Amino acid sequence: MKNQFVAETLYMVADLLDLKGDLFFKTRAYRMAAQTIEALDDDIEKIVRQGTLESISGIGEALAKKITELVQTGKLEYLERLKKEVPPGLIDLLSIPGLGPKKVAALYKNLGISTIQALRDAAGNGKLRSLEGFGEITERNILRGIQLLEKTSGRVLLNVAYEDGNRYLTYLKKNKKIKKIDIAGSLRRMKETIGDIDILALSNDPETVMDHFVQYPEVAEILAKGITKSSVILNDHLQVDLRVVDEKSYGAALQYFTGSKDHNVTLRGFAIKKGFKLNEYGLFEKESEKYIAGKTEEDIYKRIGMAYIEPELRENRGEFDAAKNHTLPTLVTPDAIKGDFHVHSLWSDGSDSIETIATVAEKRRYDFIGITDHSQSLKIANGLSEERIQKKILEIQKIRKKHPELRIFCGTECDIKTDGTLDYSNKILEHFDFVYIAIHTAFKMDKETMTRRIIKGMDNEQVNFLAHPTGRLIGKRDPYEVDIEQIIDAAKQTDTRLEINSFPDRLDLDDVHIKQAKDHNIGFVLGTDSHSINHLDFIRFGIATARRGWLEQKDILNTYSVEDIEKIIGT
DNA sequence: GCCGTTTTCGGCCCGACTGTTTTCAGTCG
Repeated sequence: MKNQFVAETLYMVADLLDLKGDLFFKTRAYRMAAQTIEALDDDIEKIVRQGTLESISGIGEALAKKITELVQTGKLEYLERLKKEVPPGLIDLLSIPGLGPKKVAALYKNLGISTIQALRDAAGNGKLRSLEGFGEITERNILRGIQLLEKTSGRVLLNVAYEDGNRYLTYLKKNKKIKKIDIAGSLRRMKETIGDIDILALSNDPETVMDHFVQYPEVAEILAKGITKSSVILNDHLQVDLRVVDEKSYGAALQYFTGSKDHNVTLRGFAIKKGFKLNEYGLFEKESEKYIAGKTEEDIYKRIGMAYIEPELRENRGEFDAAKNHTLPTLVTPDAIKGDFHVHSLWSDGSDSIETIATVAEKRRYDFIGITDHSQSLKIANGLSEERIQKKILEIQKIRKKHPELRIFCGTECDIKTDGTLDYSNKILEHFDFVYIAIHTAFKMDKETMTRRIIKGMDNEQVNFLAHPTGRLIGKRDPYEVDIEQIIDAAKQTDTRLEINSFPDRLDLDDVHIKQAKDHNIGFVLGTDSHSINHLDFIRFGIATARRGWLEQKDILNTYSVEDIEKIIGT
């Protein structure tokens, strides 16, 4: 699959054209095409071979020619030419908050600045203020922007933003002038990483609300403060935007600020076709500007002629077709989850006893909990020897008597060794209620070998689930090279369920692969991979990722009754 | 650069805020 490569190349072309000062709509066409290709289920190489590129909306003759060249030769003459005209360092400057293509072009043209270092020096020495459109404040903002960029890589994990956002919300709710308040943006859509937090409030006294907003104790800096919109930076460098609107517009604003941008552009297109105009204030008749809807999101989708689309689905990945055909999934909800399959205890590298885990699981009103310690060869994680497995089973039998309402499964997270054999013999595996298999070593294999290794593991009849199927650690480690299509096929053939690992830096499988697997009728399990009882809450992020992958209750084993689970895992 | 049930040319989403200006361009979402 070269889809990502093609998309990144097109994004780069768009950036360079921007810097050259080319037509805005032209660069947008490149970005939209890149986005489309990024979200494509099909292999771009296949589409090129079939010659059907131009049937994709947003790709015309010129782009089809360039994409074909790129796929067939791995290069793009047009990009090479652009690179000679525009120093590539300028693209880095675009990532500084407050700097767009026009300002960057002006910096380069007039002062020859093409690197962040040169810009920092010039701004520090007060050399920018001589330029038209630049002043002292701009210099300060640029210096601050560079600092910010270096402190954060720009995005934080979902759980960090989730906690920050909800803490802020609790603080804001104390203000009596706020009638209604919601988190919007990518946090509402529960994306795996979050760039900034968007909050929307309903109030007739926005100025008081804004005062309250910027006085939040965790605010490090106020970026902007207006009547309807303010932005701050928190101590942990995350940016938070607050918008205040009135009742008539609340639903329209919530829809608008929830995004994704791609979803909204498409939705607006549908509105226009129906003779409407859609913005953050409401849905209006195009000619007369008469207000049609805006109080709730439901009203807006309904008046545009489609079913309500849940925030997690708003990525322009087929949700509009489904909404029009009435085939949107009924997404799994948190209250349907009856337990957690993937928890580590003191027996390996967890920090709590099985007794403690069981007590907390009961408090969470779980029907079951799966204790899955590591297997013997994973010495670093205190993996269990055969002898210790027997002792652990005895302990679980005792604890079960104290918790008759909770089904405590004794599982294992068994390593797949480099040759695809498992870390325990089948005779030992039989002792467990269920078996997870996982890769924890030799990540750097080539794709074919790694895929074969995992599939060999899945072929073992004792195996029930594949843990964190791609092994990625968001922001820290790329997924290992693996052919997901083949893994999905093998899951189907061997009746192995794929895990949605709910630990925030894993979220593995991810939303895109989940949907791909769901289309092949693969079953899933949710596991938090908890190493402490504090991690059990992470199930929330697994559920959100499942929802982003279009999963319904029936797709996820955690929603089944204990009796049905036992039948399926064969215990 | 794309697209077309008003169009093969002329649109293409659009409003808020900031900073630098004296009415607006640039950036952002």
